[in-house]
Amino acid sequence: MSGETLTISDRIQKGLDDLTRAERQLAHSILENYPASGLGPLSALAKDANVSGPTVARMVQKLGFKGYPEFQAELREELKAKVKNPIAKHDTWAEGAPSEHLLNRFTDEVIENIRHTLGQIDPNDFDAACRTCADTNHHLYIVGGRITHTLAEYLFLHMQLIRPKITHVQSTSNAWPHYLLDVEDGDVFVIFDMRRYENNTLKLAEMAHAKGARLILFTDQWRSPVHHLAEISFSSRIVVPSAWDSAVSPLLLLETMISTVQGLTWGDTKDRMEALEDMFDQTKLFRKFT
Amino acid sequence: MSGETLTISDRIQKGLDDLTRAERQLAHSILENYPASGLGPLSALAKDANVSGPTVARMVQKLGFKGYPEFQAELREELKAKVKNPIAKHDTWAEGAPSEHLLNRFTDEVIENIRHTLGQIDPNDFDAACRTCADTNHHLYIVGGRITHTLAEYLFLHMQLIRPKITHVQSTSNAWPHYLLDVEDGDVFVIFDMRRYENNTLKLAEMAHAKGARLILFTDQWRSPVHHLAEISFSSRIVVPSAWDSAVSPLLLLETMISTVQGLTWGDTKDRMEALEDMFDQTKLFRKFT
DNA sequence: TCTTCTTTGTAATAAATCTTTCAGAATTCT
DNA sequence: AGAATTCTGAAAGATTTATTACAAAGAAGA
Repeated sequence: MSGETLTISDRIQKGLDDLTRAERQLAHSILENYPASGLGPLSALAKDANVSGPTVARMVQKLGFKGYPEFQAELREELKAKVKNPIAKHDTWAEGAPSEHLLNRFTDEVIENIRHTLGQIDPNDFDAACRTCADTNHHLYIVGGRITHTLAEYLFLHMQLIRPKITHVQSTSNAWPHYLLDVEDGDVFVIFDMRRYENNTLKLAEMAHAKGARLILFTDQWRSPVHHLAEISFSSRIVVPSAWDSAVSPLLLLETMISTVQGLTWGDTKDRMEALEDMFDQTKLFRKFT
Repeated sequence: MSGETLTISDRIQKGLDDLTRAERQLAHSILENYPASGLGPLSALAKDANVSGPTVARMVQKLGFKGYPEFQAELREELKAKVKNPIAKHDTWAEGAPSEHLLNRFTDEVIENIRHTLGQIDPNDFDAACRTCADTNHHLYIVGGRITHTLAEYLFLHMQLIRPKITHVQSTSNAWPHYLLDVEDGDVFVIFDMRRYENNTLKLAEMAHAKGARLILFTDQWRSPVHHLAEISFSSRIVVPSAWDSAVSPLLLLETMISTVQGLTWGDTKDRMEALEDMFDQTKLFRKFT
């Protein structure tokens, strides 16, 4: 990044703080589909960002251009230059870092993980698991291990907003046997177990299974021993250039599941509905500042 | 790859023989700097190709467009699609599920999030942040909010293995002011704050900053107000087809950071990990590997 | 709470861009 | 070589696009 000219994208990001609300909205809209959106007519860009035309005109002047056409001209110059340059450079994720930089290597690997993980998933299993998690006739237990309890906690936090009858069990705590007392036939356990698989988790799974609970397992590509007991298992690829494993692919599955379950239970519990509406409103408020 | 539309470039090349002299001149000019030259005003393109305006107008009509603006619109659409990283382009992630299935839509969006997030990262900032987190001369505090505390916890769990002098502060708890008592000049705070930004987190950040602490912030694309105080900020794109936001991109950054920090401190980490393995063996928490 | 300053959008104005018409040039065909 | 056809560009007209002026809304400060 030495003697290189700053791209418009860079300049916008740099000055993001000095912008007003409408201008920031616009800035994000430009960056969203950069540079395509800036190459269209001013009015289209304005509409896309939900701001008025003059706001666009003022913004490009703030960026140091005489007018919108001049701004577009530079965008086109940038584009020309980028297309001409050797491909390798913008084939990286973090532009400005060499492809050997860990940011790029790590991300490459994570994307591969996601591709493999999704490629191995049976959509029917997935849908079935979501329906099971959405079923409020039975209690839902969520179990994580030493590291995976963060994933479990993440699922729990969201499920808490979506449905009742839900418990977060920490297999690392020695209090977990108490939770099992109340388990009934048909109850559901979502269990996280990645290498190195934990004895406590396996024991817990066995006992839950013995009591007639149905098990949904999130594990890694080598599969926790729990998977013999599980009704449905999801294996994620988790290997990255690191001394530890990646939680990205399982998290992706998890978030998709949360979204699906919330879609399924839509309209159920009224209290939660209202809470959700409230959250939506707040989300919209945020949108305003986008 | 079935119903894919031909690009304008393809169409021009295909029909190159049926064109007249002036049109062929023009065609070559368009392909010369594709697609940049086609995105400028008609007159500029005409001048560039040494043909008249009407020739351009007729040519785009010959290509099947109603007019030059429509031609440009399609060029921009092409550009939009092209900018998306080829690796990210994937018809369906979960084979066996239609592309409208949430598994595929969600993953598409997450990949886009990753692309945007990485695209906006300054590798120098990233490296600097990693060095700061690896520096054991100062205490490292990790702060998360209501939802983000899972990310904070994840970082904490790994950092714990990598380095000493580390504390996980929960801004949601009302005990956090106690932690601030011991903060010294030069201590480091890694703070997680995504929308909706939490007042507690901001207050905590302000107080830490006032005591001379250095702040590293993980936030979303709209940036928590904390970023005014932060030495280094990382903004992740977090929007997915869901009522909630995605934690995938920030997690990816986090894991990359963990890996980098552990690389920086390898000698120490090794000892710590061995000691830890010993302790785990004694508690028989994990199963033995086969 | 009222004032002041900034920000933002509407509407009018100015400017440019695109399209069409038409006549001359080039090409083709007989 | 001459006529018919096709191609091309200048100029005028039509349309779209960008800019400016101004007033209302909103934020900040007293």
